[in-house]
Amino acid sequence: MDKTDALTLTAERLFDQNGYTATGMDRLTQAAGMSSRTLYKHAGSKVALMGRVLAARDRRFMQSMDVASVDALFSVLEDWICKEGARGCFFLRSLAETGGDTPEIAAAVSAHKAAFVERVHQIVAADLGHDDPALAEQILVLVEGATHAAVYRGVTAVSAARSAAAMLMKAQG
Amino acid sequence: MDKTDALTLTAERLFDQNGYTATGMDRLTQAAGMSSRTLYKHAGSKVALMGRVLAARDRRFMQSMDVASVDALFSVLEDWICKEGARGCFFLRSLAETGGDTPEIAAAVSAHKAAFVERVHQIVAADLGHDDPALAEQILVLVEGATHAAVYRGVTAVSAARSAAAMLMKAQG
DNA sequence: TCTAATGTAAAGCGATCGTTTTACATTGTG
DNA sequence: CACAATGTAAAACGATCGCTTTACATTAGA
Repeated sequence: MDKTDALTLTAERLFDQNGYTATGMDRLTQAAGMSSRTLYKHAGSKVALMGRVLAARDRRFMQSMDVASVDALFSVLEDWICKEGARGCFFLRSLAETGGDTPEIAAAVSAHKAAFVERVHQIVAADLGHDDPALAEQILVLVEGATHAAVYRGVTAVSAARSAAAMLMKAQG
Repeated sequence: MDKTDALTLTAERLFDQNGYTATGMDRLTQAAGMSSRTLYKHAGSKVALMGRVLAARDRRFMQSMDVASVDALFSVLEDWICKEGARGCFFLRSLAETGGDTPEIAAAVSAHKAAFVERVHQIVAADLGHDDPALAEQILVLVEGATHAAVYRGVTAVSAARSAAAMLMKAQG
């Protein structure tokens, strides 16, 4: 694997688990197994590295969300949480931590959420056979809610969201 | 008002808007309009101050959530977001920022969420006339989802959650 | 008016931040 | 063997962190 990509993966893990601000560059050099000089050659700066981390996570997340039904959406979400742990949305956390004052982070979060909203609308439309923006927004809220309730309720939050989504899809559409 | 309480309120505003870690004590002294010596007399330490901030917010939030119907719950949430802004749950953000490694913060968040879960179950039970734990978990997910989707969708996320909750309450129970 | 308390302003504490630099070891290539 | 290139280890940069201390002003009660 490319060294820069490996660094990005390591940085994602540390930023995700310990927070962006709380993760120092010395800890990154140690975890990445390279000197700070080499690290900065690949990373550029901390915020530039964070930008690459967010872009990589967006790609990976969106790829895993390439499904055609609402039920599959929650199935994928459950898998994701079981594998990655439940700490809430990494993008929203990163945005909140920096108070929205870091342009690179704010832009990456905004782009990711816009793509995510669009994806949820597509999935709902594919599942129903026709558009339903209002229903799609409800599903969006359920996905976001499952993600964050799972922090303190575990994967059962995803089950609750999934069954609620099934009822809403059945009742409407 | 008591000086310590005023300091707690100021700290809550800064921690909430800019993040706990990103908010320095010098910024707090400036915003609180007192010298750092006096501030530390009232605050003790940064983490102790944060503990008091979380406790105060829990009290205020729980008091505002003293309602007897699911619809009123979302009405209160909408008011809260309009007044306070949408930055996601302050407790979950504080926990994530510190990676769960700060005992005072982790304990305060855990206590708040336990009380909140209990409250949602009570509201659903009062609304239905009988307990329904599964339905209450769905409503919990919708509240959490509205809180976090509102960060990038605005108050319309609360409307979507409210209508979804109404459908679920009608269909089940 | 003397005194003790309580405040402010500001310097300073050691530690850590993100980042750069210096000095040296290890490479693959001609 | 010579030679760039690329890496490491570690010191050092100025800035800022949470927190304490010093020196001085203000005030209220005896």
